[in-house]
Amino acid sequence: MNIGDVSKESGVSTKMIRYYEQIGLIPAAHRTEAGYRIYRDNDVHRLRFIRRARDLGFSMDQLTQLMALWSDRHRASADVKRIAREHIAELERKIHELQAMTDALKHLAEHCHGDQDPECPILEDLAGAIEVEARHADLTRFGAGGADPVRRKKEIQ
Amino acid sequence: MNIGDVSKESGVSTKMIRYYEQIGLIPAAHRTEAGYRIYRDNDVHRLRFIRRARDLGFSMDQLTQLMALWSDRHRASADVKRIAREHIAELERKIHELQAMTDALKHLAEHCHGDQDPECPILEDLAGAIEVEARHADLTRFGAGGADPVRRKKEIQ
DNA sequence: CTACGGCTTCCAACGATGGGAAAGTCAAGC
DNA sequence: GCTTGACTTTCCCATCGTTGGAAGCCGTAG
Repeated sequence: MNIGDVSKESGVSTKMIRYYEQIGLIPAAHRTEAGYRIYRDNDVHRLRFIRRARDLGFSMDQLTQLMALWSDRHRASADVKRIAREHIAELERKIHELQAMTDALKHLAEHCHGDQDPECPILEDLAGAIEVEARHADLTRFGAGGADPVRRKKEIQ
Repeated sequence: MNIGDVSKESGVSTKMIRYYEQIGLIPAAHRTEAGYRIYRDNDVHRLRFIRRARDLGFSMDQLTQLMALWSDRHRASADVKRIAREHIAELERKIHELQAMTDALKHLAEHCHGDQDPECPILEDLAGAIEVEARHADLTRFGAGGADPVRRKKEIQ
């Protein structure tokens, strides 16, 4: 099997297959005399495993651990479960952060007339929470953007 | 005010201030004879506006639009609200995707004994849904990783 | 004068992926 | 045997927002 065949069968692009090989996530494929990578069914299974784990949002690091456990006959399922639990916790953390943003935005949007008038609580809030609070004491800010807004962007993006 | 001062007052790193200037998000600062950027209170306000919008997860593109509206006295609040609504929809889409991953993982983790035994539904699922279904018909897979698993990773990360 | 901290620009890296160019390879059809 | 087209190879670049570092200039306190 050439790389294009494995790609079709595994759902992983040829670009990514070469990348995974390059970073050592999968072993270097054997080559034909002409330099073409050659694969067997085993490799398709491995790439499908990778794709499914990525679809579930596992990081490359977690994926590396999962693959090691996958190929370890004497693994303890507790180790797998621990990784899954850690990932679940991380996902839930992100969900909560996104939810906090959504809640704050929804709150602001509800108070915006959304008409031809330039008056807009959303912009007022972005311009400065303190001044806004002085003028619109009823508009309490939520977590995001508070006194110590903690740059979370990177973690979320 | 030098760039360090605005950075402290606005909460935006000097690196990012220069970057925002470079990509045209903010106008180029005036310079001293020695080439130092000089700022006024106005600039601090603008950077705080940017930081708050980023904290709420707005993209740079949306941010550009918001800043244009912010400085437009004749804006219609409807335009601002529309951007906010679009962003809310995007946030909710991401939340749903993360939630789907979480649900699928929780389901798998629940069925994993998490002991010293190598038997593990999580790994079996990653290894191949079809074979797993044949052996564990009660373990139905969720959305992520199904027949057409659609690469969503990029959108979420 | 010296030392230190702030400022400047430029370059690189991150993580995972896609795009594309230039060149070599293979197989089918003529 | 030759052409053609699909496939493969490596290499470089771009994304997106942000951080880090290096080399060198500036400003001020001691």
